[in-house]
Amino acid sequence: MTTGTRDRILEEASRLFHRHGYEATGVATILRAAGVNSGSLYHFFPGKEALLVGVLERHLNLLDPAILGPAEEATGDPVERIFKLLEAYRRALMVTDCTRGCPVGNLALEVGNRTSEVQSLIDGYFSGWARRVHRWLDQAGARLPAALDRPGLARLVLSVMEGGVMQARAAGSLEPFDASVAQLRHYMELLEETARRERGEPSMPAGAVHEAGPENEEAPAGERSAWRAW
Amino acid sequence: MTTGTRDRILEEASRLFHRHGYEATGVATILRAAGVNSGSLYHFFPGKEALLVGVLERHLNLLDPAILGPAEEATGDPVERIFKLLEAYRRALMVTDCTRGCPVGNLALEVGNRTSEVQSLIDGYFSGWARRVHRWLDQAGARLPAALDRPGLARLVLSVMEGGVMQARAAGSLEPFDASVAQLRHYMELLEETARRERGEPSMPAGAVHEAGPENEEAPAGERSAWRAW
DNA sequence: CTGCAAGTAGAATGATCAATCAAATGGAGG
DNA sequence: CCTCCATTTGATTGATCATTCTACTTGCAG
Repeated sequence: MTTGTRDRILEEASRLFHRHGYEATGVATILRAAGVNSGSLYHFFPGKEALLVGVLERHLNLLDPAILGPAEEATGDPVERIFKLLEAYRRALMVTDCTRGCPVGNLALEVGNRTSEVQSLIDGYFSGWARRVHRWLDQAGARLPAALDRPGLARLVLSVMEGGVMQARAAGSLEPFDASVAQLRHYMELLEETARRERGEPSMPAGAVHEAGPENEEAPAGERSAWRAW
Repeated sequence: MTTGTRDRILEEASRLFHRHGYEATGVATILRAAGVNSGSLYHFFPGKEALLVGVLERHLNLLDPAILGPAEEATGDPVERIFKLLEAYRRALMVTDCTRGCPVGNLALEVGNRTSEVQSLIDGYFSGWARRVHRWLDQAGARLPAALDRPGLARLVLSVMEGGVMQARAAGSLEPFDASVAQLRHYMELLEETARRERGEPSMPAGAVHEAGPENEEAPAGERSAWRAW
């Protein structure tokens, strides 16, 4: 028993929901993929919707160790962590030729308000995501303006990610994603500039207005599982 | 024949896809809603997917007259038009208790890369949306920095809308949407401030850093159909 | 070795799915 | 009045849907 049956079912369900969506994925397909009979599945889950709940719980459990953690460890610069995080989503987008987006985002729009349990799991995911970004913004301290609405900015970062991914999928190109992120970067620079002025420091050289363009760094060698499965 | 059968089918399909999604909507449900028999539907559409294409074409046709046009007419200020547009989405969100988002955004994530025809229609919608916002940014002329990537900023605006709507649905609250928009507004103010500096004009009073908070204006009396159906 | 429960096997269930088709309808043109 | 064709009717198709059920296996506790 290397992997429990329940976990294997959840893993395959997660993969298939991500690829084809919840409604488009038949229970029979999940059974085939997991190499399991219906009796086993219904032994662990009362129905298909419980499977959805399980998948969302899995995403929630993986959020910190597989998504946010690596971005946090990638750099000590709290502001730069945000862009490390966005880079990871960019890489996932690239690896899949812009065919798949954020698995939770997909489910949010497809089955987001089916039941309150599903909705609150999705909300928990987004809130946890934004809360961590908020923490990073707090860690940036005086580099950012004192009066800045940091939870609000964290929500904007998430909007940029989800909105950028959606557009990239539609366009079949990373361009809209990169453009959105570049604008966010520009905004952050202006915020830092504003904070510098607040502190009475000399303002930066001059025009730091970005045109566009992704800054491709080397991909971190071994990223943890959540990204791999994409 | 007040309304053609084909149009009625498309209208109901559009409404149902928006409410329940594409896969979750059975053809039989559409038939019942439109008061039509299956033979009629299949007389006009070769299959369910053609219905999806028709629905997307309908959204594309409505984009300008029902979504972008009203925002453009609401104010002569090109920058303010952007926020009028976002306000309209906010209103739609509010009217539906944050249960429904952008119909095209929903379909983008659910069936976005099923066929290339579907994908290019969705891309056409997003591109048209962003192109119009880009035009507004051009109209803002020297109010914005010369080197600003205006198409990129337009993409950011769309990301803010779609990402904000997604989070609002998950949270069951307008807060994440409002927060994202408020940050965008702040960004735009910083851009205008930067442009003023470029022109050698005196900088504004001081701290214009927003905390949060939606600025509720009166709702335009009669908005055109696309919003109504939501 | 026994007994019991957890887990698995897999055929069978009825419901619902998208789609088909032959027959009926109705209006416009001749 | 007749013809013709677009449109509509609605029963019917077979496939697939999620789920259930009984029987079988397995591992472990006593």
